[in-house]
Amino acid sequence: MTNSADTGQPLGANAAASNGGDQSVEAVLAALADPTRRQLLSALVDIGQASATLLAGRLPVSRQAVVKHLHVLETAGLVERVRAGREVLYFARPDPLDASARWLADLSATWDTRLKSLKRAAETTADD
Amino acid sequence: MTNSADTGQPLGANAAASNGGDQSVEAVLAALADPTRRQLLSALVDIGQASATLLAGRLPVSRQAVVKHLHVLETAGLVERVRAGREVLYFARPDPLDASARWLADLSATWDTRLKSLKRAAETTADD
DNA sequence: CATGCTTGCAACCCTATAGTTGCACGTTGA
DNA sequence: TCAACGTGCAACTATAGGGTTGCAAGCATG
Repeated sequence: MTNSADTGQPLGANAAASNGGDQSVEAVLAALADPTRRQLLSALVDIGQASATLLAGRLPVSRQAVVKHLHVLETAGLVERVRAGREVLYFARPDPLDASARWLADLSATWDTRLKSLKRAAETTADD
Repeated sequence: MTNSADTGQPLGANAAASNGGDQSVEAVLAALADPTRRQLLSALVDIGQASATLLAGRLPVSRQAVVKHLHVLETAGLVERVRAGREVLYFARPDPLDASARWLADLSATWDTRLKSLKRAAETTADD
């Protein structure tokens, strides 16, 4: 436990037991970090499923911008696409959100433990 | 980074009851989206408290880069700084992590409910 | 006091990415 | 078949952000 995340481990490689979810969580965080993408998701959850063209009508950006964002969201697993005739419909997937929430909670707990331990050690040293 | 979901509701404005945490969560998400920042936090949690100079020795980036990242993390409430003589020590704060985890979990639940409702409505309509 | 660390500020590069526009392709339906 | 609509691809702009280097200023200890 001397070092942690020196090379490139995303932090929590030793914390979250869900190794497979790490990279997914990273993608989710990055996806959710953008305001436009959050609006997009919000609109999608609101109306259930929609095409990029329709969504572009709800947001202050072009259809192409929407498509790009949807692609990012799809990579993060937050949306899924399905062809419907000549148009493509997108709908939201809440699962990665939940996974990320768990990951964060787990990480938070790990930090808490570690920091408390450090604090105790420091006080003991000072007391000694 | 300067604004916080001004135009559209940040997604979850109707979901998370913790209004005070919304903007904080956004900052946390943005902060955690960067790999270097995650390494930084990991190192900080590992060694308890450290100066930017020390941290720069552990990461493959310059001290100035570390300082910038620490500033972002400080804005997100994930680290705190304290002067100690001629140097500045930083230490991690797990609280915003926990808050963000709760926010995400809450949002996930809201989505789930909403999406299930939509699905049911769609099936009813199709059945009708 | 003078030297050595450490911080702080500023200017600067460079890549990633959010955004745009234009056009070609495929699908639908009259 | 042909017009209309939606998607997909490509080129392009611009800005934010991660990273660097250099130097001035502050504190500590010989």
